[in-house]
Amino acid sequence: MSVVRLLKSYNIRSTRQRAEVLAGVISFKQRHFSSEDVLSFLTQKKRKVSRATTFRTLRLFSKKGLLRSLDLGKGWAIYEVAVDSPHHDHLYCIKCGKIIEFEEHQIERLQDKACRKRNFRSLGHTLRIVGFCRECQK
Amino acid sequence: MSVVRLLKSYNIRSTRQRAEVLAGVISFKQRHFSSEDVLSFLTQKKRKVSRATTFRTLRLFSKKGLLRSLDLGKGWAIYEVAVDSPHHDHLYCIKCGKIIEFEEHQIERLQDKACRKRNFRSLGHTLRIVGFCRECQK
DNA sequence: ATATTATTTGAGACTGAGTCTCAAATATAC
DNA sequence: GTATATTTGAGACTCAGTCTCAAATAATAT
Repeated sequence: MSVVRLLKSYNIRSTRQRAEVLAGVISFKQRHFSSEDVLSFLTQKKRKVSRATTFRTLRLFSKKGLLRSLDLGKGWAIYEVAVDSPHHDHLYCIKCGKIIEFEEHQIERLQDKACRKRNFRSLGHTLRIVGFCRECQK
Repeated sequence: MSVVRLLKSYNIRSTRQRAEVLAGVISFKQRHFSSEDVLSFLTQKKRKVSRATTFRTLRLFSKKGLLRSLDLGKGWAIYEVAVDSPHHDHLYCIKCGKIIEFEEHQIERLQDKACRKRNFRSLGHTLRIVGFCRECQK
């Protein structure tokens, strides 16, 4: 699907800048990226999108469900493409920076249970485990 | 236990400033507080501790295990006193800001299992569920 | 005690991710 | 094509947090 149509299907007005940002993040080799990553990628590729618009657009995409905004405790947002990727949690290696995605159905169920028990209406959750990946323990 | 002795027992050199910060956070009515909260509390109480030292000290206490640094996705650190309080996770109400602590032993166990399965050595984790508390759903 | 050595502190400049402003540019509706 | 609504960009600004480095304080040795 073209980026323009993808934007439309997510109810986002299509503009040159938004198409550039979307094409950029889709073509990214890295699955996880910061706003600065996207900005410098676009700048390097001579795709002119301003700083304000890049940040704004990533936030918008995140709100509309095209991207997912993660909080890996770095002090700034990390994004991942949400299209065709179900919810999952993250292992974050503090040595090499690797991010390992994982899904544990049972954990999700227990979280729902914990919320119900306390009359809490969950809108979403973040589960991040930090430590050393297989390679960085050697 | 006096704050000076508490510091010593955590292997932290005692200074006037550190004692002020510790006494401050212990006497706090709020269980969860930001660095700015502590700074303005001390300033208001005429306990002179500089901005740099306040931030440094909270970071130090957190590293030494006196405090625990939470990441509630606010973009800055939130602390809680760790002494006499076992690890737990948090429900965060985005409407009223209330923080509800909870413990689910089983979730912890499943997390350990998920790490073992992937040869990941965990140093800690953050589980934060955001949504609406009982009162804020009305 | 006193001198020596090591650590901590404070004022204020600095950092860096992210936001705001507002006039100009662009997109959509009519 | 014109009117209306939205988006964009340059660059100033915000704000939590860090850095610097000389002065102050604490621990250690004598």
